[in-house]
Amino acid sequence: MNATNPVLTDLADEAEVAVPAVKAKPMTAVEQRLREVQDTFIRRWGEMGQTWGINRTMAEIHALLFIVGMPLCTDDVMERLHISRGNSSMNLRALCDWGIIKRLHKRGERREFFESLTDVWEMFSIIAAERKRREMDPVLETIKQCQEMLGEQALGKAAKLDPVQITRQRLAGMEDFMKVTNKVFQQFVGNAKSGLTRVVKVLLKAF
Amino acid sequence: MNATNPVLTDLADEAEVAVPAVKAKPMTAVEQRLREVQDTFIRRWGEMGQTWGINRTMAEIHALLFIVGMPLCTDDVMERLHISRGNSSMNLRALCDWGIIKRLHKRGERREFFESLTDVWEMFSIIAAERKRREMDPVLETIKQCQEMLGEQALGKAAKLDPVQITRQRLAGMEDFMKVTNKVFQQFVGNAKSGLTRVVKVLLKAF
DNA sequence: CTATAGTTTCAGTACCTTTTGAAACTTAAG
DNA sequence: CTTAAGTTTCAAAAGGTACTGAAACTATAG
Repeated sequence: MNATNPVLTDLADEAEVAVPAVKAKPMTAVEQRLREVQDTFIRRWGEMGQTWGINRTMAEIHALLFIVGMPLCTDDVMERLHISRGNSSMNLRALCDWGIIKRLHKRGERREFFESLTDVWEMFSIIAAERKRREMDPVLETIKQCQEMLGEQALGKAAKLDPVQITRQRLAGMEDFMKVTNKVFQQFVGNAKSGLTRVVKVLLKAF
Repeated sequence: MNATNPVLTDLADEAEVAVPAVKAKPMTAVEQRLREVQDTFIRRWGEMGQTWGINRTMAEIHALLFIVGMPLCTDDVMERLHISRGNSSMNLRALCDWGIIKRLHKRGERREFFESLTDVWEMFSIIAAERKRREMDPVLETIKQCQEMLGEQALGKAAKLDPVQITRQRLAGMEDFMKVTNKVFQQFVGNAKSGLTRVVKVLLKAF
């Protein structure tokens, strides 16, 4: 993977010829090593994001800010990830909207910096809350709606194999599940680290 | 949503003219109502699937089999969802591979039928296990790999603001989180309904 | 006010995923 | 063996999503 020329590894085009580094301050061996590590992490995080329905670049930007652990500006992100200004800007904004990165003004600096939340538990908590709201709640609502539509109209026939009965049962089963899942999600919200570790402790003890 | 002509609602092209129903046995009012309900559910489930990185059609097929609650054959699925044979076939296979629907041979029938698992908890359990394996495990492995790469080489300088130190801390934080999450997922596997409800009871009591 | 540094937006393009439809394949029965 | 019913595969096309680059915009300093 990092076979050929480890010097200019910067996450994008590995097959590229090692450009003579236009205005490069050289970078020590340790710095190179660190960069490789960070890039490995970023790449993997991007891949995972994708399979969970999060666009790869957004996940990568977040991974970058998280793993580097210091504020970066738009241009830093662009250069490091080889993406355009527009892309960078949009995704940084989206991440801010999610609340898992923060804008940061430096005294005497014109441009803005961005910083990831530090606490992984808190980040997860925020994401869980938001996805619950956006994705589980609507399903629950739809189920309720379906149950109403199936209400008392055809309830007379209680024959065990009646298709209506079956669908009723399925809806009920799903509702049951979603309600409980929702509750669990809710426990996470606002509890962040403390709450979560408590949850986890309880869980692990119970088994 | 179900404004105009509720008769031929079959989930696909709502703007289409109501074709005189080529070989239709007419369908009672109750049957129509049931179909509407099922379609509503299917549609929503498909949408949700998409935001979780599952292709919409696959989610819809699963929703169909689940909500109808009786075995359907490939052609049933094709007709009901207005999708091609190839598409239907591929996705049915994929769902079987996941293990959340089952193949079913009917005596004296040539073609195959498919049936959803009934127990929502069991389905979730299966999905959770598989996604853990496919998506969390690789991340954990990458983190370990990163930690090794960052091993003892540059460990000398323990200055609090050393970039290497920061990245080390971030990796550790993420590892911590992923390990625990993994554990929780593991509790679900093979425990299905009984295990899960137990988990949930424990959780809800603790808060 | 103008000049400058930086950010956001967006139409067009590139890329990737999904779907189709038809051909190849499989299986069961005669 | 042949025929028929059904299933799977896959190249090509459609459909979507994400990215770019440049123009429009905003804010700050002089």
